[in-house]
Amino acid sequence: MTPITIYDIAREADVSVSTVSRVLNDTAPVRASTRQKVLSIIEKHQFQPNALARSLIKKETGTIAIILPDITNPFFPEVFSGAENEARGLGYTFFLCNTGGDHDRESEYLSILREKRVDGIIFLGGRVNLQNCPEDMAQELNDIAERLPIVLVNGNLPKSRIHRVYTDEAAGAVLAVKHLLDLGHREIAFVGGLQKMSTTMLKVKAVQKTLKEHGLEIPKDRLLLGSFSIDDGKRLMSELLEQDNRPTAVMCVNDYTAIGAIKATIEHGLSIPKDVSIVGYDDTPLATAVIPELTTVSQNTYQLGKLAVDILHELILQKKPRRNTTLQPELIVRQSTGPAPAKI
Amino acid sequence: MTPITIYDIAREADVSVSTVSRVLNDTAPVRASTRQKVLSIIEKHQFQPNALARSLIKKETGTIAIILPDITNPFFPEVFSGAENEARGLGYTFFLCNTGGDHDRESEYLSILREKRVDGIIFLGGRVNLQNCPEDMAQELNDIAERLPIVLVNGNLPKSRIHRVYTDEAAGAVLAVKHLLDLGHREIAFVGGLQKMSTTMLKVKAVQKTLKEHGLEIPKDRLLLGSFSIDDGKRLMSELLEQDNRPTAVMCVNDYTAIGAIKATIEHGLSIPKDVSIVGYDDTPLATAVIPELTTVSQNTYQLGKLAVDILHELILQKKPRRNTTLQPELIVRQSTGPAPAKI
DNA sequence: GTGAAAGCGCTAACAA
DNA sequence: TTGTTAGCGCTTTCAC
Repeated sequence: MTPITIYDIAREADVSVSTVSRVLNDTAPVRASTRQKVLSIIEKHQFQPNALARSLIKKETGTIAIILPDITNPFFPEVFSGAENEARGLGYTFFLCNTGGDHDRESEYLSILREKRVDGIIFLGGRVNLQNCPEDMAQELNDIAERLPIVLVNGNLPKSRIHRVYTDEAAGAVLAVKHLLDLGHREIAFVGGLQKMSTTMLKVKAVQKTLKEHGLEIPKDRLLLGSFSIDDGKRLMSELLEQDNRPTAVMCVNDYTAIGAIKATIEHGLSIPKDVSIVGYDDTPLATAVIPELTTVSQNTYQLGKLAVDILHELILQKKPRRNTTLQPELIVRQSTGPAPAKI
Repeated sequence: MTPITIYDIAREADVSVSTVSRVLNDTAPVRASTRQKVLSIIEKHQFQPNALARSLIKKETGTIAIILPDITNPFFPEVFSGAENEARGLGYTFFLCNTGGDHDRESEYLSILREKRVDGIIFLGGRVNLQNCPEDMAQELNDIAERLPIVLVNGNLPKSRIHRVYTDEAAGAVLAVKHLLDLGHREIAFVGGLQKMSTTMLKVKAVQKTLKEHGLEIPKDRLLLGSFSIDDGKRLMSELLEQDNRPTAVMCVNDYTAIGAIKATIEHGLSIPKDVSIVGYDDTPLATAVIPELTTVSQNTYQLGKLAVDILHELILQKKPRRNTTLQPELIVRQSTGPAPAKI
């Protein structure tokens, strides 16, 4: 099929393989006429050097990988997009490893990626986002990080020295609550997110803390956790709205649940933001797709991916990039939040 | 860093490299005690065989690639998801190549993937979706397909023998128009999509043909093409609504533009579906995220990805899968379509 | 400026 | 059941 090698080229050009290699890699001077001859034969056969053989020697593959939980959740394509774009510019190709949040699958991929000798790994979500990552899973990652550059995006690992790029998720949550407080809201609920994920609890705690500073709190029946899906947002919001004393504002763990919350609210015949204000998180493209457009917290998702690659690249180059890179979140006020309704 | 090889293992276990290789690959019987010894040493050193060296010999990498235009467009993650899930089961890892619809980038990736010796390629969108794919671009793909398994998803290439998996997009459009006709609509418009893409024109033509069979047509000023974005859907729909004689139903090239159309409609103070019916295409997760929920055509996106991998896998195994695999689209009726309003 | 030859880490005959 | 050895296709000294 593709039996044509550098030897075939060499023979036909009547030079040695090293010469062919030299024109291929521009690694030493070659006489112009020789180079031309070689080049034309390469062209003629559409010869493509075997990257496997080259990588075997050079100990670099020009390949990096990203491990993430769910590419169909619009947050991740955005990160990927930023990462891929940067990586391509730096000469890398990307493995995309979708784990479905399954930790075994994470381990599987980790193992495969080591065998395939990727130059580095970007790890998102999953075990890295757990409130309490089990010792062995953390260990596995730490071990690998000893041998292979790894960058965690928006995650953390207990007592680990792995490099990280992340937004200050708590600060983003604070921004959102303050916005609601400024609008006069006092009855605030929190909706969505798995309790075991730090993405969820980081926000919950930040909200609680901020409210406390204002002499307020989230009562238990207004703290409704679940998953990150539209459906759960809808379901939980319904519960909230059916309570005797419904909140005037709801902070959601992400845009997906916020959209579910919007749907539930409207189905209950209420108006946004007149009756209820809703704020999301992530500023995915969905945020401007819904009516009313969603007030949400931007994490600079694209930038997150880009920076992760930059750090990874420096790591690969054996430079010493800073261990932590943080991005400031930003509140994007749109139409789903407004002044608190007058007291009933 | 990772200087440990099969030789180190062999030496320490006091066996030959071939024995180690045998226990690694289970390629020939090895005495149980020997196997145990080798295994324990492998374990001890966390040894991972170098897949590059192996691939170099076996001429297979266990890697496939997907080339697609835009992973942030929710249609593609869905395809990818179906593909990845199937591929993982078959032992493949996935390169994701995002081209932004840029044909040069497609070529670049094609070249890199050949060098990296991927086992096969799935190609989506871009040149494969052009109404008129330039000869040279088609040629490039055909050439590669001679040497490397390729499957096109929802695309086509003039006089090419490349394998394809696709939904009958025209049939889907017909389903949608008939639905509108059944609801009594006679004033139907088409919105969105690049004219140069076959995804667009396939639908346009199908709609025109169906209307013609009913003595109807889409007048020029009701055929507004553009891009595939939410913004363009919104912009074009606005144009439509500002015409003297606005249509009662709009068929959109995809869900993204349909959502834009919904936004424009509501901003114009009209009600959906009472005043205007809107239908999308693709049945992305967005379709149920908006209010009203979108009537749309499902392409079985996930299945599309899965099947593409199945066909690719057979090709890799040198089997002879059928050249064309089609999937029937399905109309999903939700809330954005309803009876045509009484004549004005 | 160019060639010969020794690997990179593994698999796969071929012997034993 | 196990070991020896010749590659896979390339890069890289080291000579010339």
